[in-house]
Amino acid sequence: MGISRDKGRTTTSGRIYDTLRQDLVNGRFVAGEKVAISALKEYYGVGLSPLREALNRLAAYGLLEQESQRGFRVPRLDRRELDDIAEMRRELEGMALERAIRFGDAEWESELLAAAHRLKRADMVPEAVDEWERLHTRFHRTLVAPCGSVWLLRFIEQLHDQFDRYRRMAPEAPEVRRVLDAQHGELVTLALERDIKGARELMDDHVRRSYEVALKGAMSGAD
Amino acid sequence: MGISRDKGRTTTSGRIYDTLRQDLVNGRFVAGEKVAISALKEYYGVGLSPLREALNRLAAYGLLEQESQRGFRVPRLDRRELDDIAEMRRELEGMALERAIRFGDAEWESELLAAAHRLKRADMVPEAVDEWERLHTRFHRTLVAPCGSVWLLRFIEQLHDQFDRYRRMAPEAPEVRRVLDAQHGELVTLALERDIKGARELMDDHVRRSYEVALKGAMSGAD
DNA sequence: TAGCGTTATAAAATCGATTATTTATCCAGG
DNA sequence: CCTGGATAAATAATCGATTTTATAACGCTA
Repeated sequence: MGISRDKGRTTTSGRIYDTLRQDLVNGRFVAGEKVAISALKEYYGVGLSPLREALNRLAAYGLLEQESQRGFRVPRLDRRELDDIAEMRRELEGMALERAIRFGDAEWESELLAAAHRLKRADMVPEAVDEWERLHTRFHRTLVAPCGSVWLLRFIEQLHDQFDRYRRMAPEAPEVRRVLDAQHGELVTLALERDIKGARELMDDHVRRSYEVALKGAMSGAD
Repeated sequence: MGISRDKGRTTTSGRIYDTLRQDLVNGRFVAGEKVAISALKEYYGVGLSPLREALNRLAAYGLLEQESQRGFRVPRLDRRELDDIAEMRRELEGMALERAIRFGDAEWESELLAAAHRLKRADMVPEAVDEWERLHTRFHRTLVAPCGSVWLLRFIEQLHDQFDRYRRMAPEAPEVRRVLDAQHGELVTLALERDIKGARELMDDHVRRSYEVALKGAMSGAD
């Protein structure tokens, strides 16, 4: 292997897409605001065409809204939308986790342990938030990876991005954070024990608690 | 109301997006083939920029594949992918139907009856396939509309488009078609009776039979 | 003649400028 | 004053041309 670590990072359009996606999920844009295209153009130092192509993709993905002759807009944070996203996460990740536990092999077990360990290590370094986020995303992805459905995984990833928009807006909540972090380990334990029912219940609780945290991120926006 | 029947149809980019989406779902492109951008440009009589923006959106939506420096490609028809799509349809539409039956009000009942009636009428006119397809899509959309989750509806729509790519490739199957058409009416009956279990079972069977038909569309492509 | 580098061709991606549309500004009439 | 309509400024959308990258064609060497 080697070369094909692409995914769009070769082209300007692809690079700016990745960057913007990150920045949108991390709440670096004001929710509800219009996207000033020429400002972005300056800020990221890219041309108009690749930028617009990226914006179009992001709109189709759901991280931007597109209005006919008036450009793009960062979706506003809305409590009911967060409810929707969280509930869908419970449904779909529960489903995916059950299947992953059914189908996951020994290799999966190893990767899962590794991902959980990396995440736990990152828990202790509060300054490297971005790295923690990366590992957190990766852990959850690993957890459901062998569910056998690319569409299910796709939907879950999309919901994660949406959910994280809210969570990353929310203020720190160290006590809940500790519980959530502990649950990652417990999820691994239950997965390795192939305890479907237990794992689903815990995942349900995990999302529910995360929702409580994220909810405080929706408060800043309109309601 | 009146003016805002937009959705993108005002702009060239939006129009070509709608057109291409239709044409992709209806199998007017050879699965697995590369998209000849300049050919499309000629054929639809549009400029390069709006066309590329539309292609980018379609790729994000899943009706096209995008490879880094080599443009766009129509996804090939693959049996396992169809399996995935069909199974997801069963899961998600079952879920949505259950909620729709819970939350749907009297207005929904009326619209559902109307949609089913329109579809039944269209059954009898075999020449107007496109109109039938439109009404069929609309019927299924109406059925699950009041489920209360915009994300669930969004995923279902996406899966429908994917599924229809296969189904529209498949040869006619009049005997199965009759059963499927009858099931639309039965679904309405069960929905009005608020028979959640019965409706879900029937929906499951409906998708399963449609899958059997669509499967013959996947045969033409590679496997 | 089977590889392998080189050049020619085709296609994708991007740029810079133009056109169309919306939004803001200003002024006249009620 | 407030409202509505015309004009000006700003922004979105599109075009035509250029640059970059991939693919095909070719000829050379072993």
